Amino acid sequence: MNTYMQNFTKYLKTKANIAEPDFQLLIKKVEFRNIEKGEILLRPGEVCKHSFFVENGLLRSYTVDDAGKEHIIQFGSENWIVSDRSSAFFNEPSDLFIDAIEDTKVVLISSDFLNEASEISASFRNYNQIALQNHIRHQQKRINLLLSASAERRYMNFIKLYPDLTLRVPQWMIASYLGITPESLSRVRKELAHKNFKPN
Amino acid sequence: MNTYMQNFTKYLKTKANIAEPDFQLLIKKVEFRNIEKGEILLRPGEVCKHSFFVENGLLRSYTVDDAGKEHIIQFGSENWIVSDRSSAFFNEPSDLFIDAIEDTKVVLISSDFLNEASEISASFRNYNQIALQNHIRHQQKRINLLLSASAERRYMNFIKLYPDLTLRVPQWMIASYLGITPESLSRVRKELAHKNFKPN
DNA sequence: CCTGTGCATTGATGTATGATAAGTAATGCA
DNA sequence: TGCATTACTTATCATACATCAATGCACAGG
Repeated sequence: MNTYMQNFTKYLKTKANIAEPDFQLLIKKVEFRNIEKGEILLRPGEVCKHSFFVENGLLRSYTVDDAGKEHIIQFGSENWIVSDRSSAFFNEPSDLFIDAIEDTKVVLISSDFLNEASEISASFRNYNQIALQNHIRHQQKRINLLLSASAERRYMNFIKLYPDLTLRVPQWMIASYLGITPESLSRVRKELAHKNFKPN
Repeated sequence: MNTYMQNFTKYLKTKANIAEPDFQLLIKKVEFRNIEKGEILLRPGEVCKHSFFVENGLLRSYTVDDAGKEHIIQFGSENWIVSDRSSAFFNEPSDLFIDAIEDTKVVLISSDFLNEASEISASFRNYNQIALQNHIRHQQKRINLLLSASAERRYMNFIKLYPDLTLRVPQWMIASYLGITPESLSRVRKELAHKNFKPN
């Protein structure tokens, strides 16, 4: 077993509650990889064969529209899984890019692994279920914000939700995540500074 | 068994592949109800105790923001399930309303029912999994549209996706779903008519 | 048959955010 | 150390969409 997979190990043992013998079985099914900043892990048109568990570093998934603009769907830092779930699950071509914002260590999780783990362990099944439900909840909040909140409120919400990312991610990517231009985000920040708004 | 539950029966037997003996067991666990147009089935602050399977008619779920504006999260017509999944699953207070756009016949699905069905039947578990994954895929598409597309393109996408709803749902609700005002939608439609755009 | 109520349309006007362009600051890399 | 690149800001103007107000229509209920 790779000593670099500490977080992933913890994830399996603690969160998904996998016992030692099963763990030994499952850990053989995953792969470890070092990803360089900027490296692309998935492109539109490809089927997403692996979910990426982030040991450390930072990934993102995003689309590129007809005008060539990027729209960030998700950031994933330590202990997050980045993937195109739909593509992986339904075995369809993805319309996402996934790439690395920082040098990143990832564990590659195949659907093979997921099936096996689900068969072996009821608690893994359960944990997976919770992860799906969390994903849905998260997406719903985001939809609601996009429908109802101004750029400023969306940004404030982002800061509150992801204080760590706010520091690590370049602003133009945050803007892309929020659905505004970098210039607008700059203005929003100026406004907030002026109003004496402090994160935390 | 209630003869009004044809669609629900079909859903269990055909889609979720529940065999007759299990079906007889499960069907006792659900309730049938007639909902009047305008009736509210869930309010913010309440925990969502039931998912609503629509036998016929039309439901919607929506939030109301600080300014009192409604933002429609989901429409549900025949054979759809309307629910606050997060609230139901995590047993948390919801922030959604659910109400009836038309007189509607629903089957009430409790988490009790879901647990039981999952225990009894592997194919139900499987079907439920697929439903979750579909939900995620659907939400992701919507997020991407909200991030990247103009009001006009979002409306065109809506028409293509839900030609039936386009006719049954008042325009101001479609506007709310799209994240624009009814006035804007009216203008978008005018534009499209002018450009000789025909649905289908 | 009138009349109230809700929905769609239209026009006038306002505003948040986009587009473009340029400047400044930070970062990497030779 | 310095130059090039990338990130962020600022300014200007443009535009999609919101807001407000008025009107027309349809249909439900007395």
